[in-house]
Amino acid sequence: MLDIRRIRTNAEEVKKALKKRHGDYPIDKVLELDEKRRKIIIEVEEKKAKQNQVSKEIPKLKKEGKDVSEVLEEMKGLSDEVKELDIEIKEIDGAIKDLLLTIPNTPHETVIEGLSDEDNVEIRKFGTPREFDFEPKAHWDLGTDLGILDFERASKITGTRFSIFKGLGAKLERAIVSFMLELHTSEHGYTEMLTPFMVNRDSMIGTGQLPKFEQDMFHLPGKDYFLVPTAEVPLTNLHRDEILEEKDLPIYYTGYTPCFRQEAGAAGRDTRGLIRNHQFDKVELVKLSKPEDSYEELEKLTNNAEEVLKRLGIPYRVVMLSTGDLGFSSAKTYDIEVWMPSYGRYVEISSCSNFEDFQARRANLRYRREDTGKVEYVHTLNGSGLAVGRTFAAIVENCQQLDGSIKIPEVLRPYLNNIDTIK
RNA sequence: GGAGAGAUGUCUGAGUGGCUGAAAGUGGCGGUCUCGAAAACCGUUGUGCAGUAUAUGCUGCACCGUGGGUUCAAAUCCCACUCUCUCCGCCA
Repeated sequence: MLDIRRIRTNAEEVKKALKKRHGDYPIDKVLELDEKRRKIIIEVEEKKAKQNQVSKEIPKLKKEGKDVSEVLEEMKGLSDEVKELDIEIKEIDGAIKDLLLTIPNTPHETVIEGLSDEDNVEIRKFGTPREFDFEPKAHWDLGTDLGILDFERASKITGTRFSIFKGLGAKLERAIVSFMLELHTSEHGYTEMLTPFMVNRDSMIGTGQLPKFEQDMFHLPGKDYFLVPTAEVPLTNLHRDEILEEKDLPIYYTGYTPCFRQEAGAAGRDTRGLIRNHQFDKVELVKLSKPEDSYEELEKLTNNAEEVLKRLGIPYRVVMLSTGDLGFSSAKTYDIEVWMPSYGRYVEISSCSNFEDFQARRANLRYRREDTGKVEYVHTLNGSGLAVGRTFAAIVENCQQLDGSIKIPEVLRPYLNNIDTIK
């Protein structure tokens, strides 16, 4: 959610920034309602002040034995007027909030304007895609042949876009999770959190999944809970409605959760394998930072996520999303894309974003500055560190050998009883 | 799932219609004392919105779980909801 005061005082700047997103957003409507709202507030507060003043006099008059029925009559009228105006303000407040919730974040000035993911800009590359001296197989074939993945039975017991990890496959998935968490907690300074996998509606609004993207979520109607689409939701909402101390910042959290997504708009895309499932594992990185540090923190967070692939020795590249591909809540995003032989291209495996105060305003997530004592919104950031299923797929495909076996990256072997190959 | 109790400021905890934005204690900050510290004592200490001034200021309004209601007036009365705790039942 954008700052209404920023829109009020810098409407042109906001419009200009949003124009880079090529959408049509109701800034003028917000301004109109805001002006109306403030007019009514001035009026109603005058009436309330009078109400308070007279109400204070009433007990005194009564004590003096005076007749107050005339005053009460008058106050009754005033009270009714106040009530009507309060209702009007509430309606306008609701309307403004509804509009603000549909307006995306303004892109950071360094973000390139574009129409789609084709306009994303490659920032850096690690490794080079392996030249196979045999025909490489896709991970769904390799995994099925090795007996470490079972898509048919997953489809039987649940449905399409689910997968079963079996034997060493399950163990490899678990090893990847452990390796990532260990790296981020022991070397990158993150605190590990194991959170609920369901969250309430307020949390989903806090991080921006709702109200716009409800059709992408799995919902439990009885309790009005949602299955987490990413650990970003529970982790960022941990300090919702809190005022943190400046000395506590920055806060780094990491956590593993399964992630649940409807993939409503993705019919027919990535139907095979682990790339796009309704349930997948992910290790997430979340930061709460002071505003002036958030862009430096974004670079560090992206590096932290990249480090996973570096140590696994799998080629990847980092791209900066153009305004055409930038998420609703994000001001700036780097995607990390891993080389996927079956696709013959780089595939997104992490998305690292700085939301500035956009989520913090929704989630009412603030901190107190030490020197001035002022309360302001923190900046929130997050990134996958990494998507575990896609990492599994990338390992299987990039580390496959002629005989269909998988050579396990060395850093994972301690988590797999030190075996070096899955065959 | 059944029965009961509760939700107040950093925390503990008073407060059953007007003088309560809220006692007291505690914590935080500033000061006195001290070579320094502790103790003691004094002062100060919430958030949001609007207006005004723009220097960290002033004025008004709102906020005592959330939402509604009664009333000239509600932390205080009424209704609904949420959450927490205790007991019983069920259960990994």
